[in-house]
Order: sequence, then structure tokens, then C-alpha cells
Amino acid sequence: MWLSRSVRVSLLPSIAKVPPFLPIHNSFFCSHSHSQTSLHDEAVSQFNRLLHQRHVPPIFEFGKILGFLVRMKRYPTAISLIKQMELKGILCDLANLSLLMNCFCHLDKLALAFSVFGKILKRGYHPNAITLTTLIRGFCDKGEVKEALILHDKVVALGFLLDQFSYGTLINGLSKIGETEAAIKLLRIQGRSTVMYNIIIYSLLKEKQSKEAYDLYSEMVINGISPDLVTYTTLFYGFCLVGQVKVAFGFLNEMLSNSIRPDVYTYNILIDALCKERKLGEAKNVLCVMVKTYVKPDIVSFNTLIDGYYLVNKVMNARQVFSAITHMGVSPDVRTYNIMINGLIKNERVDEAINLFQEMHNRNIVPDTVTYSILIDGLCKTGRISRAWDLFHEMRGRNQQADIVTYNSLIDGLCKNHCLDKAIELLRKMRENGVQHDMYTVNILIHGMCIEGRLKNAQEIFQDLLNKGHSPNLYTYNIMINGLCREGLLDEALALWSKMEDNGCLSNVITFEIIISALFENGQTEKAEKFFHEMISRDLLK
DNA sequence: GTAGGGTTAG
Repeated sequence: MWLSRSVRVSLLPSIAKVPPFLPIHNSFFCSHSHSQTSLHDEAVSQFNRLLHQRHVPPIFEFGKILGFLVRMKRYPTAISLIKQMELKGILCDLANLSLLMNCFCHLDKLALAFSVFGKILKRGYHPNAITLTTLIRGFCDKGEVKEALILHDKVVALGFLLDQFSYGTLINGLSKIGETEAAIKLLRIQGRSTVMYNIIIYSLLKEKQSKEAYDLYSEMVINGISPDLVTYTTLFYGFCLVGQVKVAFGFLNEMLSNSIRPDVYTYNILIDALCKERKLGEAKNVLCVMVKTYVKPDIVSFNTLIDGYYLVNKVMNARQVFSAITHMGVSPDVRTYNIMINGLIKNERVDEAINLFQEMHNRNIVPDTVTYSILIDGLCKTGRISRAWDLFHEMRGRNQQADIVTYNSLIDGLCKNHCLDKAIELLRKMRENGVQHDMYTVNILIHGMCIEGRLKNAQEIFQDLLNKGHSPNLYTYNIMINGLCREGLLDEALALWSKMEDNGCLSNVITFEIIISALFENGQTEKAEKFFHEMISRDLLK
């Protein structure tokens, strides 16, 4: 029970009185929010009214609508409206043009953004920090942080002024490519803000560097920068991620005692944490608390809960939540279907999963790489290789790129269904398509070689791995040790086991199972018992 | 009116 007392008190009030979750007919859920489409259409027609007025309205009236469209991420619309403005002879101001640049950046058209920047200069407008930050972000979003830094140096040399947002954007770019040290340096030179700290703390936690994240959090407090909702939510998320659940809840409590109210992100992370701990009852109650406290659950809340139910094999509950989503005024998305399909497959209901896959088409939800990967994996694992191949070809026809996970599933399926040569052929194709193999691929292939009795080939791949300076992981070792045992090469297997432990790769229960049963089969009872006791003393039999 | 941070799936 790690929901601490204070969390219970302030976050989960009167759980007992919360009505059953399904179905909830709460006016809160049914509040008539306009659909995205109708709001978009309304904005466009208002814009057109402005455009056709006898006297040109003040320019910021246009800007208001454009800004709204950008917030709705309707970039192509905003671009076309600005074009119409200019065609009508209404001159855009710096804000409009900065917004236009922003749209191009979001559509991954950096060159066009720069041409707008050229227009800004030509018209004699003085680019402000917003204009420049937009370009910096354009580079950063593409991962071209170096270019962003060069641009920064140039504009500073030219005397343009940047602000906290510009540096926040650079810090974000650096953090996202793993350059957290550089990000911290920039933070210390260019002033500190809550957001800057939040960005770096998040990156550190994503990389599981929880100590560094904690230190940075302490530093921010010492410097008098107040942690906010995002700081606490990030810390809560990150410490759950590294399994330090107590610390995580400590942050959640601290947030609540600072009178910062959780929002939908915080709640969703809480639901996920409870689900991962298999506490589905509590997770469901959190959803009820959200409703009670007027934080509207979104599609992530439902997706998370559905995934949680599948994790504990509660197919019925998962289905109930799935069918309740629409009643709550929320639309299922591609992830909802992916989670459902995955859950059904893991619960041995492949046919139902395929039905849902077909339902996606009716609902106009486009299956993505993950959808196909899940299905291909499920079909392979149930021996339906040819159906998996069909899907593999279908996804290409629908412009969904197979990625490393897709390939790995199919290669694994081929290996396990005695089509090793086809698997190797697919590996070649994968490389041709520019997809690099990973540790899973290597393990799948080594395993495939071993079960086909091609131990020599397996050893070659293993040696190749070592030669290239990669380190095998626990699974690689287990597969190799198992392969050696199968061929009766017990001494070699034990030698590899020692090597593995020397390399700091600790055995798990599977490793011991492989070795112990091989020793027993070979009549080496005494040695087998020694390993058995070693396993017990390492507390691996939990 | 324009800009930076946090959540779910294989």
C-alpha cells in the first residue's frame, strides 16, 4: 500500500461515495463542446467576413483568428488565410509573418520559413525574439541543434535581442538530443527559469538519471525558483519510471501540500503508475476523482486504464472502458485500438483483435506501424506466418513504414517456424530499406540458429558482436548458454557463464534453470545442486 | 493576437 496517507486524504476524497465508474452519465462529460471541425470552420468564415468588410479591420483582428488556428494546429489553414490576406492587399505585420514562419516550421518546411524571414527583413521589419525563437525551434525540432546554435551566434552578433524563450528553446533542443550537460551550462549562463529546469529535469529522468534530476531540483529550490505543476508532475513521472515509487509519491504529496492542483497529466501518470502496480481498483477510482474534481479525463486516461486491465487479464473490464469512451464525449484514437488489439492478442483472442483492426477502417482511424507490428507479432506467435506476410505487404501499400520492431517480429516468426533462410533474407531486405538491426535482432537470429542446430553460425554472430565492441545482454548470454547446453557442450556453457558474470551481467532465474537442468541431464547432480543453492542465495526464486 | 516544459501502445 504505497498510496501514502496524505495522498489518500487530499487526492482521493471519499472514494466510498464515488458512484460506480460505468456508466457515468454526468453532465460534465456531456458538456456540449463544439467539435474541432466546426470550430475550425467557424474561424475560417469569421476570417472571411473580416476580409470582405468595406473598411479593413485592425490587423490584430486577423491575428486573433490566426493564433487560434495555430493553437488548434491547423497550420495549412492558417497559411492559406495569410496568403488570402496578402492577395487582398492587406499587409501582414511582424506578428502575422512570425506566425506564418511558425506554421511552416511545424509542417517541417524550414526553407519556406526562412523565405518568410527574408520577406520580414526586406520589408524593413525588425525581427523580435519571437521571430528568432521560431527559427531556432525550427532547427531544434529537426534535431539540427548545431544549426540552431550557429543561428543564435549570428543573430546575437548582429545585435538582435533574444529572450528567455529563445534560450528555453535551445535548452530544450540540447536536452532532447541528450546534450544535457550543455543544456545545464546554458541554463547557468543565461538565467534560470522554472521551465528551463523542468526541461532538463525531464530529460535526465527519461535517461533514468534520477540522482542528477534530484540534484537539479534541489538546485532550483536553493536558487529560489519555484517548482510548479509541471516540475512536480515530471518528478512524479520520472521517479515512477525508475521504480522509486516512494520518492515519486513524496513529490506528489509535496505538490499537494503546496496547494498545486493536479491536472490531467498528473492524474494520467498516477493512473499509469497504479496500473503498472496492478492496482486497478485504485486506478479506476482516480478516474472517478478526476470527474469529481472537474478534471476531464482525456483519451490518454482511458487508454492507460484499458492497458492496465489487459495487464491483469481483465478483458471484460477493458472492453467496458473501451465502449464507454464515446459516451464520455471522448474519441478513441489509433492508440486506443493498438492497446485493445495488443491486449486481446496477449489474452489469446487473435480473431477478435483482427475484427477490431477491421473496425478501424469503418471508424476512419488509420492503422499505423505499431498497429501492424502488434498484429504481425500476434499472427507469427500463433503460427499464422502467411497472414503475417500479407499484413507486412499491406502496410507498405498503405504507406506505413515497417520499423525495427516490425522486422524483428517477422524475423522471429520465421525463425521459430523453421524458415531460417527466409529470416536471413528478410534481414538483408531490412538493411536495404535503411533499418538498422538492434540487440533484439541479434538475439532472435542467434536463437534461431541454435534451435535449428546451427550452433557454429550462432557462435559466429556472437563473436562478431564482441569483435564490433558491442556487449551482449542477459538474453544473448542465456540463448548462447542454452545453445551450448543443447549440444552437450557443458564446459563451454559454464565458461561462458563465468565470462558473463565477470562482465557484470548478472544471471536471472532463466540462466540458472538452463544450467541446472543441463547438469542434471548429464548426471552432474552435485554441481547442479551447487548452482541451485547459488540461485537460492541470490534470492532469484521469488 | 505571436513563442518554450510534463501523460498512454508494439
